[in-house]
Amino acid sequence: MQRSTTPAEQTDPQVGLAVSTVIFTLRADDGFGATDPAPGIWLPLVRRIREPYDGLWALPGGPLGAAESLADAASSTLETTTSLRPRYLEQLYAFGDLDRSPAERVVSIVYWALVGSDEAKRTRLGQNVRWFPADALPPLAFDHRDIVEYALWRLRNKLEYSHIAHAFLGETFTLSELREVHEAVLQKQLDPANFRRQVESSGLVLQTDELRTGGRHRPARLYRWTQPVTRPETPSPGRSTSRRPTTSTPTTRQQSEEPA
Amino acid sequence: MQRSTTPAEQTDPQVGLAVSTVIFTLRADDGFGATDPAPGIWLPLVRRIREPYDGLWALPGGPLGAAESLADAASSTLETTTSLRPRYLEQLYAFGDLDRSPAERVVSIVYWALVGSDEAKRTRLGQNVRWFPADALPPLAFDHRDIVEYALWRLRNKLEYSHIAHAFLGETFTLSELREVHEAVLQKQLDPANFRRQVESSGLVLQTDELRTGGRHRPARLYRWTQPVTRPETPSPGRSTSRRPTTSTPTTRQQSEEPA
DNA sequence: GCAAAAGTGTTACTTTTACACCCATGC
DNA sequence: GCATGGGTGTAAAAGTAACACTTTTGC
Repeated sequence: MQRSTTPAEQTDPQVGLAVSTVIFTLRADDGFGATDPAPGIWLPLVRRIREPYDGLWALPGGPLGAAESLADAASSTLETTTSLRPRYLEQLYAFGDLDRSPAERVVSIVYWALVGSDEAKRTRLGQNVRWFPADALPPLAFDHRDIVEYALWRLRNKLEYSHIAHAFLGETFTLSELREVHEAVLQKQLDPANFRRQVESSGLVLQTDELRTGGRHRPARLYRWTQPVTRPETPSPGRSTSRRPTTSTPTTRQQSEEPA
Repeated sequence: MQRSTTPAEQTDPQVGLAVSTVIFTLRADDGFGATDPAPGIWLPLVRRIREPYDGLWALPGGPLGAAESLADAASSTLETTTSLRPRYLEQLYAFGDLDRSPAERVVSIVYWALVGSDEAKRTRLGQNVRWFPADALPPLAFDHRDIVEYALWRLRNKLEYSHIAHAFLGETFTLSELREVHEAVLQKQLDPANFRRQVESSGLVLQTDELRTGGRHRPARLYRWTQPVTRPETPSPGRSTSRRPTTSTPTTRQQSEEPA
């Protein structure tokens, strides 16, 4: 007897279907107003107000509406939580272990998103929503801790061969600013000279004829992306199969985005 | 107002949840008994016997049972269809566009799997199941054509930095056999000398002290994998972040497994 | 002038790629 | 012997990494 992906008889009312989103931004403060020289990754969490895990923090999310696409559900979660629009949005993984929620069976399709640093700072959050630094998370409900770790891994990975840093920067930016983003995400120092050469030869950025003055040092040239920021909602073979353009990081290598 | 991944109220009976699987194997024949020197990728499809898309071919799959994990559902689909056990199984993507199935709303969580070449050849398939070469598929139902393309892309990608070729080979194998797998999947010739060096320096294979004789040429040394074959059902950061061991392919590079 | 970041140059080292050439077996 | 892959050697090319050095600003 064969099974085939047939629409009608697939619904099993026993299994809940939710969409959650891991939302990242970059912040240069410590959360108490003091400006930290090295920015870090932050993400918003929602405090649960019912069982199970009442009182614990969790990823923003909710049931999938019958009339919304998966990405729309992720976006709307994001907007409801942070009043922000994602600058980047991509599906992360579908988590569906039997025991991830006590008593009920829930499959969560999780997305990850990036929002602009400047916009994120201006936003007012609701009573039960707060930003946390990714390296100092409180105890999380369900398997959300693992999900965040996986999303972080994917972010670090993706940074190296795409222009998602776009999401953290304005239309134009200096190479130092771009390098700072990379250093914050990868959590390590990068050689400015080599970073510059790799970015310039990647073909992903373009020189402008403007300069950014203001520091007590030589003005820096502004660059812009050659491509608009992408939101890959439907998977496609992606980048070219030939030589990788190496967006950025001099020291690490590209990796899979799936479990080993 | 915030939403949080809460189990109870997530279920929306309007949305169906299915699990489908793209199953790959490697075959060296043309489907009519003639032995082709260059093996190719084949996959089993199921003929639909109801609307929509009645009569068209589709990926094996079915509704997710309340008591089975996602990977179990994929495995069981696979076994039902081919009577085979997967040697490798990994989640591919959750497809959930509003219009992927006429009239109904179905979210399909798709897995991809590899089965051994030798086992696949011996298997009897049901009446409405047939193997097709990946480069000569019939018209497929739903968005299954896109799904297969994406799975193929992921397979090619993953081959380059993992030991999934394991799934197509026996416990021991010659480097030529391994190279043939790579050539079949990547659809291009590889330099035997360079391939050998890269595989040997990857640390993923180990020399044995056995030789394979039989050809009219010098006997080839047999190798074995250093690690057992993996089935990453729960995502985890995966491989080391430092220097990539480069399993195999001399010419191409590692890429993301997600849309660009 | 001095500090600091912007930007260029140089060199050593590693990896990739192409291809020449020897080795061991079956016929 | 000779054809056929198995296996080693080698060198050019390309990419990576470390770091010295020059440039241009603010103060």
